Amino acid sequence: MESPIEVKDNETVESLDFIRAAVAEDTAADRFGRRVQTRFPPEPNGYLHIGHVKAIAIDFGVAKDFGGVFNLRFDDTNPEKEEQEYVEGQIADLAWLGFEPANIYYASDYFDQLYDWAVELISLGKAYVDDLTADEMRAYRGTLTEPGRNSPYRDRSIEENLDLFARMKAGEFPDGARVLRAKIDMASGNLNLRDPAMYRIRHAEHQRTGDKWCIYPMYDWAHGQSDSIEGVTHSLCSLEYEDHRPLHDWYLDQLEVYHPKQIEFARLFITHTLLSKRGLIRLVNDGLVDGWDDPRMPTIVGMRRRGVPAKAILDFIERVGVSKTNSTADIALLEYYIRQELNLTAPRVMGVLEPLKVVITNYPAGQVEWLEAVNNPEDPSAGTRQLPFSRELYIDRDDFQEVPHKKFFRLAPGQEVRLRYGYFITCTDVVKDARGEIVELHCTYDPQTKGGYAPDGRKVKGTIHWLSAPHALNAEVRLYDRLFAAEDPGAYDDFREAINLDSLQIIPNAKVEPSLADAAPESVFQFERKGYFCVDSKDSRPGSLVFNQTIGLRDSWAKIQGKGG
RNA sequence: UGGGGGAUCGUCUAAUGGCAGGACACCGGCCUUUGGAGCCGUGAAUCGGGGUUCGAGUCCCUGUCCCCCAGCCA
Repeated sequence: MESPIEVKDNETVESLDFIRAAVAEDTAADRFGRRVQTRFPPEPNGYLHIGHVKAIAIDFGVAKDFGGVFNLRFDDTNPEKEEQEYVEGQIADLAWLGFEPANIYYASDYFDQLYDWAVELISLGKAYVDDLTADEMRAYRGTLTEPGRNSPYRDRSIEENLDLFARMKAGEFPDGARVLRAKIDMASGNLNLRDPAMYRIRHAEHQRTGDKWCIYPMYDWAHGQSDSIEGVTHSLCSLEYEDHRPLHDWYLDQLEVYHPKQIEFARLFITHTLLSKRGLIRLVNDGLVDGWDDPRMPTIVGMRRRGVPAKAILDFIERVGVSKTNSTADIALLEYYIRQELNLTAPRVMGVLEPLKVVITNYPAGQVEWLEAVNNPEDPSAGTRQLPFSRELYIDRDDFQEVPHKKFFRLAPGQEVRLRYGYFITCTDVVKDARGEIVELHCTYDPQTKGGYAPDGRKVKGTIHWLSAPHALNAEVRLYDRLFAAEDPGAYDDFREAINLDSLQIIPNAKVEPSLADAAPESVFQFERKGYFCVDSKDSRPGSLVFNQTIGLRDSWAKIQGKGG
């Protein structure tokens, strides 16, 4: 067995996070036969989000670093909330992220074993059938500071409990009529130990077991034993389960079965982002977004549709690290990794969001030249392509100022700029309509500056992107901003108040270069000087392209403007 | 005196009794056929109070603050 330090080493020896340190120690002490096995245990009641990626990366990463096994297990114990669609969606999300589980397991496959174990606990006098209603049970449970009281049904005979439990399974009782409870300690300071429910009656069809069962195990009763059955060595989970560890331990000890070690870590939180499953479900159900894969959603499917590379997500997660401190990562850190990855990989392309017509008055009508453009300055192997140039062009409206700001280096009356990979042009006339709106610019070009180089060595401060008007393709561009204006939407009683009303802006008549005609869905391009844009996987068609803005380029001009200087 | 957990630059983290380091963000500069990218640089932290020690973010005592738990959800 290699030590993880050796596995990781590149330049310097990295320190181990507290989980890996614990696993390393267990391995060194031969506590699990030098075996390491982890699992990611989601409930299939929604789509995975970036918060889950942290858990997956830890589970997967620990197994990988120690030469162990990583599995996916669905904790599918609540048929009322779970759907096959989510099972398949989560499997696909894992695959897209590049985490391949050795096995895919289901807690529902253990229902028979779990039932037998429940019978065993009853036989041991450690579990009983309770007839209290949910409300009564709550009242008997006590409060955080006061102990609870024993249920009047707590001392039923083993025989009666066995009989009742069998009849629960047989379907003799309606939903919620009775529950099987563990007999632990109603006075425990840990509420999870005040006779927790093990089984509830639900005459509901399960997506995998159909109508075989009408009693379903609770999470705590199923989870630890599932890990035990599978031979998980380290049950990694988030902080809120620390209080549940004593209960998991108790079940395993009563049953005298293999006992994994549970270690808890802090969940991921991100500024301006909602990462609670309940909240995301509400966004979807209330129609506040377009669905689970709305590009503004922090779901894997949403980010994927937005054009966020899996690698950027993974790099971000790695940088955030592993600890037990509740913390909130700045969304700017995620954005940094998105830009970093896309800068390296995204082909450059010309795209004009707000077209302004430019007529090159000294360029021959009807003439077309094809100019060479670099596909990716960060990657020479990406090669070059040809761009058409003609008398009529489009530039972006905000690349022209009639009365230029003193630090505005782009087009202005009498001011010369470079058209990227094209020519130097100078604005000679501004054409306006009756309302005074600028509708067209007249410019002259310098034939000596083809490709963007001046033979006389003269400099222009600005370089702008452009498109040949007759060759440009129409496209819809969807500009996205963060879904929540508030830094911590979770802090609001109603997160609607935290929502950013301008998180989506649709530009129906953007223009892009002709090479994009056959752009593949999900491919991401950099529109030069603008940002990164992804071909929408749902709505884009060869004849009517739709691009989702993944993220804008860093904009230092905006800073200059912001300072008023 | 319910139980459990946590406090290091603005943010996320490193340090395992020995110079508090990195990344993001911010600010400044260089460079530039993307006002992109890149490069260089500045500022910025050990929750408070005691103690142990040659030496404490780290060990001890004490206080403060924050998070989680009262589903027949996971």
